[in-house]
Amino acid sequence: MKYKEYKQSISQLSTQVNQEILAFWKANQVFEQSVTSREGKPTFTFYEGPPSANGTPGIHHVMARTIKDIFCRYHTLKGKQVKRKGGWDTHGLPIELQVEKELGITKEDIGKKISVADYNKKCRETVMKYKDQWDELTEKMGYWVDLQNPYITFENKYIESCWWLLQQLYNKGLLYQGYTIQPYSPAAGTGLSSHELNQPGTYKMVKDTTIVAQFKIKGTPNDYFLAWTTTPWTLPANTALAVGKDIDYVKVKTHNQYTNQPVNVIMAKALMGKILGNKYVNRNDTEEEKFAGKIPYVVCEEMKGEELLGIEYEQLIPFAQPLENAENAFKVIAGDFVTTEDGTGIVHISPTFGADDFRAAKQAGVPPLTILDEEGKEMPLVDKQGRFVKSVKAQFDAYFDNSELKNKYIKPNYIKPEYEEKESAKENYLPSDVLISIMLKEQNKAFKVEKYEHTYPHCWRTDKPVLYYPLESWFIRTTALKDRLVELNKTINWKPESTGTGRFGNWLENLVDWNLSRSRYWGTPLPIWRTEDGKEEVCVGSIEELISLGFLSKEKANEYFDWDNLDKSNLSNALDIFPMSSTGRYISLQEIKRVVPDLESKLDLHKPFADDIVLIKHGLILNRVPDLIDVWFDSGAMPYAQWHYPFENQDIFKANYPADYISEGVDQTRGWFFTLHAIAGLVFDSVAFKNVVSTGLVLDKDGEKMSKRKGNVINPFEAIERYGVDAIRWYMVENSDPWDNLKFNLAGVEELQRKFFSTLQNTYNFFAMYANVDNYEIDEFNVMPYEQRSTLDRWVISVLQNLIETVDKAYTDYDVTKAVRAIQDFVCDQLSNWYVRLSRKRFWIGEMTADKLAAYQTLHECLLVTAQLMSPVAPFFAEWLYKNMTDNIREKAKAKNTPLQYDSVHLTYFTEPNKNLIDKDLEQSMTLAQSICSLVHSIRKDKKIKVRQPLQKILIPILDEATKAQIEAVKDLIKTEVNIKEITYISDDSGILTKKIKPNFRELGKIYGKQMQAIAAEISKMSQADINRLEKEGEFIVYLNGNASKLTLKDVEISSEDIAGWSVAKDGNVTVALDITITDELREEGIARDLVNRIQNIRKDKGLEVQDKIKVFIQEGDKAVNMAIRKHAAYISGETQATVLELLPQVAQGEELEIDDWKVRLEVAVG
RNA sequence: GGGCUUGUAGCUCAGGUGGUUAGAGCGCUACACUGAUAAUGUAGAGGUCCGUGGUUCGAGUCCACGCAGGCCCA
Repeated sequence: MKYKEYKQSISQLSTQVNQEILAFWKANQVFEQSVTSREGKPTFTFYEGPPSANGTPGIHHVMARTIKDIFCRYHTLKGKQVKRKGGWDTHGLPIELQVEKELGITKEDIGKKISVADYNKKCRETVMKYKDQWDELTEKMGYWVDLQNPYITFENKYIESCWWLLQQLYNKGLLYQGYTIQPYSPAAGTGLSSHELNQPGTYKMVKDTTIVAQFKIKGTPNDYFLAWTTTPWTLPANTALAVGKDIDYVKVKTHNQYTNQPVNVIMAKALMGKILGNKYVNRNDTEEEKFAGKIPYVVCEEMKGEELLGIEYEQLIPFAQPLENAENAFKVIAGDFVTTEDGTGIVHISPTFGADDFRAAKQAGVPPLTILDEEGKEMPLVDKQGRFVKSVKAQFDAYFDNSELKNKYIKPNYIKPEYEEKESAKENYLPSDVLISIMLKEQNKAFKVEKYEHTYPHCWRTDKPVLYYPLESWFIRTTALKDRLVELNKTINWKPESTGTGRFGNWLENLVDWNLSRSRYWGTPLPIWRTEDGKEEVCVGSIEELISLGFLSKEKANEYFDWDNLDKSNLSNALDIFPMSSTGRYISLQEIKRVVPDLESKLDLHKPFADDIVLIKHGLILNRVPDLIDVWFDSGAMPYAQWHYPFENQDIFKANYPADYISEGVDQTRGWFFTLHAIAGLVFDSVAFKNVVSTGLVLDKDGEKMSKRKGNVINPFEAIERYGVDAIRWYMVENSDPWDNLKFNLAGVEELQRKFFSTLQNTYNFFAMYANVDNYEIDEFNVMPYEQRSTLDRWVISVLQNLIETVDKAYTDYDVTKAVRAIQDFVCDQLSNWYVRLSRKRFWIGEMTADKLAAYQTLHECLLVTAQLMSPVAPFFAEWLYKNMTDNIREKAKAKNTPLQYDSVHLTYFTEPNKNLIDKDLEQSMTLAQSICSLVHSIRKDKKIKVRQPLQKILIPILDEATKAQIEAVKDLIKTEVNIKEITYISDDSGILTKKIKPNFRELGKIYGKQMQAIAAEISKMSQADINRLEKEGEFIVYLNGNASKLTLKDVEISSEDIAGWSVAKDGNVTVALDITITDELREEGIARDLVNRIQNIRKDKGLEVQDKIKVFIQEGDKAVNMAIRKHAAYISGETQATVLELLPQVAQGEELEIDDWKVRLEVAVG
């Protein structure tokens, strides 16, 4: 058997194909070949966004990796060399958390219950926990990526490249130390990550003293801004007030409720009711302090927030002055975060204690309120223990004339246990918020003080409220090159475009400096060493540099290298040990290297080693800044670090930079996409990638996010096992564009399997079965010229060329959905349901003829091209199809160096469409044929005449000659398909056509515009005679409001509607009439065909093979039946491969058949 | 709260530059066909094109404002 036949179900086949092809790829190293065979060809560079192997892969990873895989395979087909280095993302918080969970510890325990070294060792082990599962998925889903030599972000070489990049940034002045306002726990003495803040139970209801403070406008007797705060202790640090530009504000004339002084206060109009409450009464006369027990007020002015901008006010609590730019402080600025939800619509800004505040102040050039500590370092008014600094404390003490400040800690919660007893024991203890309230009330600066219940984040460790506090942080000055980054982004092809212009573009437009610092343990250390005062600072850019500059204390040298016991005979003298009388003895890494030659490989650049190294400069000790860097920097550095650039592989790097293509989830826009872009732009003034597909989410079938809790997670391994990878991959890209969210429904996969893959299987089986019977084998050097092939062949070949073009373009444009839909439509509708169906007879009957040969060659070509076109998406099934179609001639092809010489479809070169074979006219003909057949079927069904009953003719009205010619070209196909004898055409002079006229709105609209309705009405009134005259003369006059308007043919659409006295069906502008008269002759023919059908069924029931011969004996019966058999004996025997067909008076054996209204007894014998 | 995105038949999706009767597949109902047969054909039922307003002779399509879902950011 030359072509293997596959009779199993499609699901069995899919599983089998997966296994066999995978084994084939492995045994023949097909992936490796697909890269090596393109050596020296242009490269198509793909960057793999590294997954983290500390979690298990999910179905969404199948989606993401399918998209990645498709375009790499496609460009391989196009002859490019596509290297794809795999990678692993190995640093970061999720890994730390997992380790902590496994060990049952918290961050607090690190350095106590477990050493940093052991902790990081554990992280290193955990990182690859599920690597096996990932590798298995990669292989099973047919994702081709180099897993043999992946980049791993925790390796020294990788870190070294990161350091080099950081040094580049540092040297350009783009890496600097600054501050960010972060959640900080004074009780624990540590910053909190947003993740820690998102722990359940962190947000608690608390009751705080809140103040609506009065900020006096400069140069006015008693005009005030009102601003509300839930953290009164931040008021001494106030340097600005923020308003919303578009918010409406009012100035209200009234009295202060605590001092009774007349005041004019400004607040948001929308919040006036809430602020004044029922203590106030609206009255024109506000001279009196009280009216009916309430305070009278009146609105005296209204304004927009915009008008308030820049107005200066007097400092509320002048206990300290800004260190710099004091002239820019104490004025009104704009804040996009200002709302009229609560408060006053005017927000008190203390840049040192609020993230929004910090940002808004910075934008407006407003300075923070800071002081210099004893060492001359700038710090906010509150220290890290949560206490006011001495100078502020002294001012409070002075105001309250009290030697021991009652509000030393800004929140009572922060009082350390050892003080608690002492301080709270005092009867007159009051929280600072209360003290400030008292002070402001007395000074006519508090409009309203009240308790307010709200949620506030608490430290999960100490259970005490967090403080938003400025912490030291290292930044990359991305803002310095913002415009360039924006410009570079415009050269990137984003799919979809909106992600690039919208989400990413806006992000770039509103860029802030990249905060690089992370206070963690497992990650790339920031390679900056500095003296305590920050005066000396070194950014290290390589391991070599580290060794040349670094020192280890003697203790550490012993710990890491067993220094005391090493053979140090090579060392010249003790000068190599740097003596520091006060701090101990340090040994330079250079010296250690002399004794430990493979030092580099023994280093671990992670903590704690990196922290244990000191640099010595001008006799000063430089310690490493303890921060780690954002893991996103790791992944953004992969174009360089994956090749250990610039320390190694400079040539490979240059040939593969920037990437032609990357793809990740749209949620990576501000993650990986950004970090790639930022590093490339800042360090190399380049883009990192030219094309990017951002993929959407994979949701469950109801559009819900998949989660373990909901139990709607789809296990990728099970799904693959059950449906095969190809159906899943195909489904994922066919169902919706990759960038839209996908509602993943296994029922849809199943449907696709039935619909598409099963059809393909059947089509192949059909080919294989007959090819084997006829001993057909493709011969690449002896194919029938296309012009000699049948209409049907030329048509399908033409359609195939269109398909190649469409698919090629779609893949080029990263529109994979378009590509697969086109392939699917071709296979199901054009190839299987039209070409094969109409060609069945050609394969079935008789000897090998030229026509039959053409049919084989045509079908072979279609299936082969289909295999190639679909191979990027369904790599297994495509391979299976390709091999089945070509394995039998491989040796010949290799010998002769033909396109089919490749063992795998994935090693072939993309078929070029042959435009000469595209015949648009023929395609239109076939479209007509398809629609005419469909219409005839529809009439037959309506009249209950089965297709097996031949009918005499159909009538097709023809309004132009071109259409007639097109139908003529396919008339035989139509006749066979719908079982009629002849087609006749009628033209409009036959007098039996009823025509319909319709305005061509598109044309008429241009001319008549508003008169459209009227003219449409006129056209609908036209009679048959009018239509005929328009057609004949090419114009027709209608009257609109008495004005003559000339209609021409292009202003209308004319179609034939009906044919008097016929059974008619109509679709678009095709109309068909069917002659439903059944003459005796036709009936006899119908009987013959019925008989053929029944005999075929009997053959099949008996399990006969296609080529088996039979003898048929029929018992005489109904006259018409007898006549039919006699007349059509040759036809019947031919169709059923009967060597004998006899009509006998009596047939004892056999069976009695009932067909319609007649019966027949017959026997079918083998032989 | 902001940016982006989606909303068309029970389900999954098509519907260049506005053109009057909005389509396909699946599912459902009925009928037919049968050497590809767990396939196929024909017909039917099924629509507030998310809503409101606007531009226009004409809006699923363009504009504005909303509503609902999703992602990211605050």
